[in-house]
Amino acid sequence: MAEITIKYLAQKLNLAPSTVSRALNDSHEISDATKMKVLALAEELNFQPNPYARSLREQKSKTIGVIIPERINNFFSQVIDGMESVTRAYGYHLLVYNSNEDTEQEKNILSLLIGGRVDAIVMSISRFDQKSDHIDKLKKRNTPVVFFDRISTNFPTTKFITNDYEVGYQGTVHLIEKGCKKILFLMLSNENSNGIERLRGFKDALKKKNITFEANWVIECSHSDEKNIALLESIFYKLDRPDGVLASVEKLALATYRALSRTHIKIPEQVRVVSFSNMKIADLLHPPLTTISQPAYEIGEECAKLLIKKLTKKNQPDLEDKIVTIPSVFTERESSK
Amino acid sequence: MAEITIKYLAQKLNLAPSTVSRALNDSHEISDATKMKVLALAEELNFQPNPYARSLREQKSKTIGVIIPERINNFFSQVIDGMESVTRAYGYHLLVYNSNEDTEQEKNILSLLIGGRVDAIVMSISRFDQKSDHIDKLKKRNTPVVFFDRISTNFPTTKFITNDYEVGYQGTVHLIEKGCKKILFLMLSNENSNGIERLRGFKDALKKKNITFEANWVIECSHSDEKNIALLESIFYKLDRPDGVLASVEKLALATYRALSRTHIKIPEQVRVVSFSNMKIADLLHPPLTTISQPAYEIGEECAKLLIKKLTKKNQPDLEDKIVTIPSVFTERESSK
DNA sequence: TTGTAGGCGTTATCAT
DNA sequence: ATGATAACGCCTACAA
Repeated sequence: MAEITIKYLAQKLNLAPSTVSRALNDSHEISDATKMKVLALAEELNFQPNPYARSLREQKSKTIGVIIPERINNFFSQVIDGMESVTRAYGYHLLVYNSNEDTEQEKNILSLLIGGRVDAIVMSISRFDQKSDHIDKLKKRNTPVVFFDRISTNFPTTKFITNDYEVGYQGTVHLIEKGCKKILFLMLSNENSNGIERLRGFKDALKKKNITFEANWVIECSHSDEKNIALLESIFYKLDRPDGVLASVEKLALATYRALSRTHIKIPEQVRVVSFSNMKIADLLHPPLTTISQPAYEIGEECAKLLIKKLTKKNQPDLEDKIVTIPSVFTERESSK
Repeated sequence: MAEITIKYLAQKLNLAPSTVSRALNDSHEISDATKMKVLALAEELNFQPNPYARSLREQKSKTIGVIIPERINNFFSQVIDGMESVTRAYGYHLLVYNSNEDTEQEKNILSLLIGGRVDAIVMSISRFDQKSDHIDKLKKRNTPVVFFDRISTNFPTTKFITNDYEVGYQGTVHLIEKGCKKILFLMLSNENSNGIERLRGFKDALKKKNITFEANWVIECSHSDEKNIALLESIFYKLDRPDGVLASVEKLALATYRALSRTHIKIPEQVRVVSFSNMKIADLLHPPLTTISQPAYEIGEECAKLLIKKLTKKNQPDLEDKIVTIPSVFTERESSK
């Protein structure tokens, strides 16, 4: 760890440590002359104050803990990029953890953080329907917490999500207006809050457009690509096959592409596809995929801004218990032309 | 931050803080009886030692700084996942920063870290040919540093890369043996060390197979997908078009797919494609893409293991100045059948 | 304007 | 087996 300390600088300059400290912090009660001297030496020796001594003294770490359920996922990467863009400007650091969609790991990570290692936590929880005892513990400590995307509904704090319902509705209406009459809604079996809202939008759109919803239009997929592809192939192989697909998760749109390719069914001529996705290369697929993408970077920025405000300003009230919705972006491409 | 301290526990139990500390650290010079008592209360009150007090005292942070040039990139996500899998097992934390391919930012991040905030640094530098003054500063402090993928050749430490040359060679031989006679090598214009090695492998493979290399087979692409696609379209539109493509970067393979799709040229019948890529969905493309993928997770694990060893064992020598090569994996799929 | 002293929470050293 | 004390590096009352 570091070697050059305030004490050392003080000694070199024949000053008291407190004077050096004040000079470094640009206190008004230090003469310009000594300020210069101190700053010059600090610069020369590349002095960096020991962050842990400072944290201990000030009772804050200038660090924010981030817990995501998955790292290999553009959405979460973009969110963190958004957060980092604001936290770094304020001298805050990001400790990032991957819970691997596992409540147990989530719990462990949380227990690492409540010791004061971080001043605040941003998280997207690993499962929707979990018991949230471990999250509730956070309430006792007064570490501010913010949720995004996969939110804990019970825990009273600010949560950032996107307008899943509306955009599910919008995507469905789009498919119907392009002529689709039998639309599949693809979702993962252990679906979370987002998927449920999206499905609600889907159903309401059908109703609005006077299309009778049938239960078997909702396809619960697994986490295995191969299985999903096989399942979809079998569905599309039938004569009365669907003519539209709304995929609530990116990987299911890709499975659809593969299945349709194998069965030689054309997109969008025979089946139109719309998917929730934050994939950068949606427009490089064949055909380019119509997407509903979440404002990931912006969600990250908002989470960070809120916490920075809470942490840096005096007398901030507790984070409001509310849900903030940031709209997703619908981008029409050839897959639903 | 935290409220429950060792001192508080000591007071509750009518013990000295030092005794409590020793009990918590399972010292052999504490009676089982008091150990029990202490542990029980600590458990009950959910005591977590203040990490910053400990860091200050022990002169180590149990934190490793990670600097990557880009977050929205499966390769780096996988690397970090690999690192986290080992660091967490040893109680180490990861502070992650994105330099956004910008040397200036990289410099700033580095200066944040040398204050003792981290016990070690893992980084993949933002550019190949940069002046590395800011990195050299690390030498003065004795913070261990490890590089991976985009390495600083001058800085004496252990570096982890993959066998770019060999696998570039292998991919090219594969294309030739499938019948390709005119193969394009696609690379980004501001290429880094990896790309150069891959190109070397490409050229040597041609020579070995008695195919005369022509300078215009190397296509320098830009960072704009649209431009790249247009460029490739123009190349493939000609009569004497190439019959093979080796893309040194994933995005260029995707541009190739798009260009070939637009010009109605079939993969692999008319053009075979092989690409360096860590994309999870290579097998869901149309057609599935033959890839050379870097052992990202493993690279992360190795970086972390090395540092953990250096940090946790006594009397470790400086990190050896050497390059460790972990082989990439060649996966043949339909795009080069 | 500058110096002195104490303490943030922990652990190691030296007593008892 | 346990207690008292000092120190890690920093900042902030309080003193001068």
